[in-house]
Amino acid sequence: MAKGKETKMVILESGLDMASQLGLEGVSIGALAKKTDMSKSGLFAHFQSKENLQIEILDYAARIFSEDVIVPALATEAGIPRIKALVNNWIEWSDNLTGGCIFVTASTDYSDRPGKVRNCLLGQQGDWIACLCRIAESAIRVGDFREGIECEQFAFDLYSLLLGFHLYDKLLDDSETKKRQEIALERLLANYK
Amino acid sequence: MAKGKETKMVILESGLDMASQLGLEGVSIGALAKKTDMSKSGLFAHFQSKENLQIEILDYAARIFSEDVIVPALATEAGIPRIKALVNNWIEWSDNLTGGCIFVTASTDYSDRPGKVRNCLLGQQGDWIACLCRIAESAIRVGDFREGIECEQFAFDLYSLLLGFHLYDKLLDDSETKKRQEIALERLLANYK
DNA sequence: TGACAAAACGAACGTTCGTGCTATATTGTG
DNA sequence: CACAATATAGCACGAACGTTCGTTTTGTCA
Repeated sequence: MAKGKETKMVILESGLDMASQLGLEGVSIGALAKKTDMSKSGLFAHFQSKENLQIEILDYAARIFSEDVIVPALATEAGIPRIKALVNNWIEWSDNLTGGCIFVTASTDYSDRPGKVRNCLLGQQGDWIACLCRIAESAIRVGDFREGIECEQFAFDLYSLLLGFHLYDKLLDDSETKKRQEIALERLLANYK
Repeated sequence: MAKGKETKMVILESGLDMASQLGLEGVSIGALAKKTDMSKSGLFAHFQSKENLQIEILDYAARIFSEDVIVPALATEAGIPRIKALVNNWIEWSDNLTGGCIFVTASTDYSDRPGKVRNCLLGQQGDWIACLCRIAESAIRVGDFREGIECEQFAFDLYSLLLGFHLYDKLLDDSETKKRQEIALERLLANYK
């Protein structure tokens, strides 16, 4: 009973790490089995198909993302402090994954690869953007943002900033990246104030 | 003599399209051979290794990118008009590729995959960012940007914006994406004015 | 402890992967 | 037209892919 779920967790944890490095498509059942000291067939039995494995990895990632990034941010005072907390949590999350944020990786990988995996990802990204919007709304409510701003636009702006940071940080290893991000965020917040 | 180069061009063109959809790692020699009506071995002989094929695809992409995006932009009046031309050229370039800008795709794919391909990509991304910096400098020179701005910061800001557009456009198919991008660009330019 | 289900295994399936080797077309040059 | 150079095809290889199968080990509960 409990044993099955436990093993599955170990697999997903390992699979998430592998997916962040190699992409969801790069996660092979054989390699993942080796990494978790299991047989291919034993591992496979937990998922019935590779596609299911990929989706379960995404769902697992979303659970952790919610726990580590979103929930703590929502526990912070609404407005600019909450936004800054969200950004810092996101950066920490992306730093903790070997190959960077799996949603960013998967989003580019599946931009033109139809199927269940892409659909799953699409829903998740929609949720994420909606979350950014809600945080902007709460910033209006507490007076940190002026009335009448477009929350959807803010979500676009902030997500763009995170994507820029992600690329610079992971690929270019530019030591000034953190500073760049902070400057950009300050200016972004000022524009909505 | 000429025949070889010609065939190679056909392969690279097809390979670039395939890479934009499936990623550079997803380009398989068998599939590419089928797509170009060649035998695996016949195609393979042009490159000697898959890694070389990947690098040649990247170089080919860089050539087209330079011709279609950078050169026409540099032919435009320096300052804000040049920046807008660059952005529009970039968007057109990314639209013309089935799976989006190959450099964006590859940058996330190879964020944690050491090797010659990654090194090649690294150089290209460095060149691209340097190009953005130079365009910012010329904007200062003609007075569209104020003196004392950080060109590197502008490059970061602008590239982030393009990355945001890319994700929204390719994955979310948000019909308002173009508008979002234009608003963000106007505000970005205003901040450096 | 014995019965039964859940979990993991090892072997094999057919396919595709990247990469060689060898032979045959096709091409450009004197 | 002949010859050399190049270009492409055919075939085979070992390995890895996702998946299925039957069997064995492990865990749970009466």
